[in-house]
Amino acid sequence: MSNARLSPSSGQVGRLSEAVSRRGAALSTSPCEACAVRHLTVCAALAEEELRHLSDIVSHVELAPSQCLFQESDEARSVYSVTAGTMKVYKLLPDGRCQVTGFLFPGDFLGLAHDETYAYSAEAVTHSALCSYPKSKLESLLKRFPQMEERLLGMAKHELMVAQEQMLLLGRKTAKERLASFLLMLSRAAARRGQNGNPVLVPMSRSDIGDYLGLTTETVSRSFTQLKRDRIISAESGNRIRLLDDEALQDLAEGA
Amino acid sequence: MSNARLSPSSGQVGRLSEAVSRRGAALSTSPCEACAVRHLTVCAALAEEELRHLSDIVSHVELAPSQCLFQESDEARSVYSVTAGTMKVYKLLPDGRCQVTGFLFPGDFLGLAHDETYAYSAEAVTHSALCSYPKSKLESLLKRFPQMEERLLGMAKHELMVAQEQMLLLGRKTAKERLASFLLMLSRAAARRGQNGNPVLVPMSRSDIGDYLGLTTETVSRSFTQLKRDRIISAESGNRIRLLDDEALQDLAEGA
DNA sequence: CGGGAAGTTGAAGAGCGTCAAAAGTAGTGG
DNA sequence: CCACTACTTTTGACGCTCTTCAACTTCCCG
Repeated sequence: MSNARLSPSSGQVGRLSEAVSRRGAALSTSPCEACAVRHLTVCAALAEEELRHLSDIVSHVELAPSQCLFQESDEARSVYSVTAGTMKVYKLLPDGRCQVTGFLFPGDFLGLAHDETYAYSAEAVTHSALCSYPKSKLESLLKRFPQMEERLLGMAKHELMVAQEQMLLLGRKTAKERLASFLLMLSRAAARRGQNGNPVLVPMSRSDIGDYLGLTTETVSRSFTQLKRDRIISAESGNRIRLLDDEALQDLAEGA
Repeated sequence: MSNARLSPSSGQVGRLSEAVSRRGAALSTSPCEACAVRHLTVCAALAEEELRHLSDIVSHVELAPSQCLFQESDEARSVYSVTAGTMKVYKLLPDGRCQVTGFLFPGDFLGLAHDETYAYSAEAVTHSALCSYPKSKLESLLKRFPQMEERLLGMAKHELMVAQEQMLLLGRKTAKERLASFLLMLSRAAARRGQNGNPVLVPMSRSDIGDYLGLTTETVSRSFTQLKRDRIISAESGNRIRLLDDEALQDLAEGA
């Protein structure tokens, strides 16, 4: 009844620009080969030939902050790979209560639906770019290249592990412990992408963080203040957070 | 600090009987062909020849209530398929706080680790039986039979969807809503196995339920009492719960 | 600069947790 | 068959963490 969900700018459910930039696979090197996030994503498993097949079916999507990529129960026509920006995926209860089930960064995969429809909504947190693959065409590629499927299974397993960690967080951790876990997650995700993990950038709002951690914005804010008072973190300019005591933060996050 | 985790009878971490009942695949029909839960599990995707290969590498495990199958951080040597009974998988915080991430029933798969070690512990709730497959051997089978991998990916996707539902429950639902969701889940799981979904059998303790729903045993008990007072459920003999008003239960579970 | 959104802080309240005790249930042995 | 024990479940009283509601401050962006 209170949590921010559809931001005021919503309603504009759609694409900012859906530039089909790839058509004509006669190039000797496919554009996917040059992809900056290739090593992070499914595409890492692929040989040059397979990449060319992917290039043939990919199109590109850009989203402005708070723009919606798809909504729960939309027909699942495409799967996506984030190449730039930050996305959030979330589920809603009829009365508006919102649970963000994950934040996605470059290299992350999105839209792997089990059924014919998506089981969650996806929205841009910051200005974002994605590769879009028609589900049907990707599925035929998967049949031809089993190691792509293997890679996908590996990613699904990893996501499951992360989801179980998050259940532990939501079911059993205190507000302070949740925020500590969240900051470490952000820091590690940045490091994995080759960015600096220590002054960690927090691109999402307090409300988004609350909806991710099962808390209210006020409690998130208070927990930030507590961590600052405990000299475990400090804020350098708004959403740049310096982790002052990594060990203390980890102990907190693990509930020790 | 309070939640039951390692029951008193624990410490006996091990097998009740690990009968390697299959050796000598010279049988014309493999035992897996006769498996009662085959249609529910990975094996459903397989042809006769492939089943025989599975038969060759399977062994069987039986566990008494509260016996441990494996623990978090154990080396992940095997994956399992539940054939009888009820299992629980859970994660622990150092101080003993416990989050049950799932209950498993016949047909469910277990032990799909992304790393070399399990990310959670698994324990029998009731007397249970499982098929055990050495991870390395199963992986070579997967390479030979891509449709097994496809099936596994399908199961992983489904588990992910369930995990996201559970995050919504843990992050945003009230105690009563959580219990309603839980009872519906049990009822549907029973129906899927061809059992009666209405007087639903609840094989696990209040403490296990609490650890699954992110609540204490006391709150679970009080929520049961409330649902009974509201004439939404009634107890027929201990752990047989009659769902009196399915619609009201669903509305509650969905937060309407 | 100025106005609006996002974030912070405070006070009061609700829901769930904690602690304790009673009631119910199951298993054991005389 | 019943008494005895041990455990699980239920119920009650109280307390604490997080939520709610509200006011205030800070940060942006035009």
